[in-house]
Amino acid sequence: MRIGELSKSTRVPSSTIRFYESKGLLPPAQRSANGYRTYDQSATARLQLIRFAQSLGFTLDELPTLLKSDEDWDHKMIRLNLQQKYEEADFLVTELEGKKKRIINLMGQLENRWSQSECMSDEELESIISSAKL
Amino acid sequence: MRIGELSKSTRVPSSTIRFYESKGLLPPAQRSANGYRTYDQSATARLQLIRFAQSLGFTLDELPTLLKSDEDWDHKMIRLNLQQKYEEADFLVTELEGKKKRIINLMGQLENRWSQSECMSDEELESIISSAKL
DNA sequence: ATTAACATTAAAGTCTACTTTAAGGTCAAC
DNA sequence: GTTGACCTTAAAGTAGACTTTAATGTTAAT
Repeated sequence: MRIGELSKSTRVPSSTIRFYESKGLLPPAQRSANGYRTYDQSATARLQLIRFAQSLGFTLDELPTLLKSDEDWDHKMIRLNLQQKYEEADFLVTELEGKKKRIINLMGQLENRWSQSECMSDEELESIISSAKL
Repeated sequence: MRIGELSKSTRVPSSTIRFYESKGLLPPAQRSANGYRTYDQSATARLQLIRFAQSLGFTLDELPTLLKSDEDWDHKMIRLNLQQKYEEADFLVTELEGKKKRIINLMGQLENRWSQSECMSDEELESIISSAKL
């Protein structure tokens, strides 16, 4: 299959596939007589692997270490990486929950003030914001 | 106060303060005879406002609309923006919780396999990954 | 023979929020 | 008078993950 078909079946743009190859994330594709790249199912699998690793929070730069195709996978390495990614995700969730609380808090304060007057000066807003900061 | 002092008291780097000014997020500072920027407390307040809005998930480009200094704040606009930011944060949390689950799931699968052999082929890993995708 | 849909490349551009660099001016203290 | 800490500017660089552009080649169908 050529790059366009691989692109359609995986929903990864051709330009991205070429980009991954140039980064060494995909092995250099076989070429047909005219120079077109040709792929088989292993390319599909590899692309899915890349997208999956990305969805776990790995950066593209971390992948080559993780995806060395000439060696088997190292347990400790993977375990460590997954643990770290889990903790990163967990930290982000905590942060976002804080953000959600601050927004709710702020909205409450604002609705309170707005029930009284139509507009608000910068100073008023700033005092509300300070009080909403937790 | 000069830019260095404002920078220290707000913990916003001088370069960032100049950058905010260039973006129009901070009104152009008054200048003393030698050309140095001089600030009063309103600059501190404005910087805190910027940082707070950022912490709620607003991008710098969204701020000028939100922080128009020559008008009072528009209720509907703010309410809408806050609601949207809340929903964005909420969506992200859901996504991250999914990611966390996938990682836990994957780790379980891997530990299972590893209790049997030391290494793993690409195909083996890929089959585990497909099963861990939810 | 030409058009459309596909492919190729290297290089430059995009986005966000800054930071860094380079080349200099100002000022108080020693 | 020179050192050091501070300030100025415009312009370029950074990170991450791509996308876009430009200029060109291939193939099947009309």
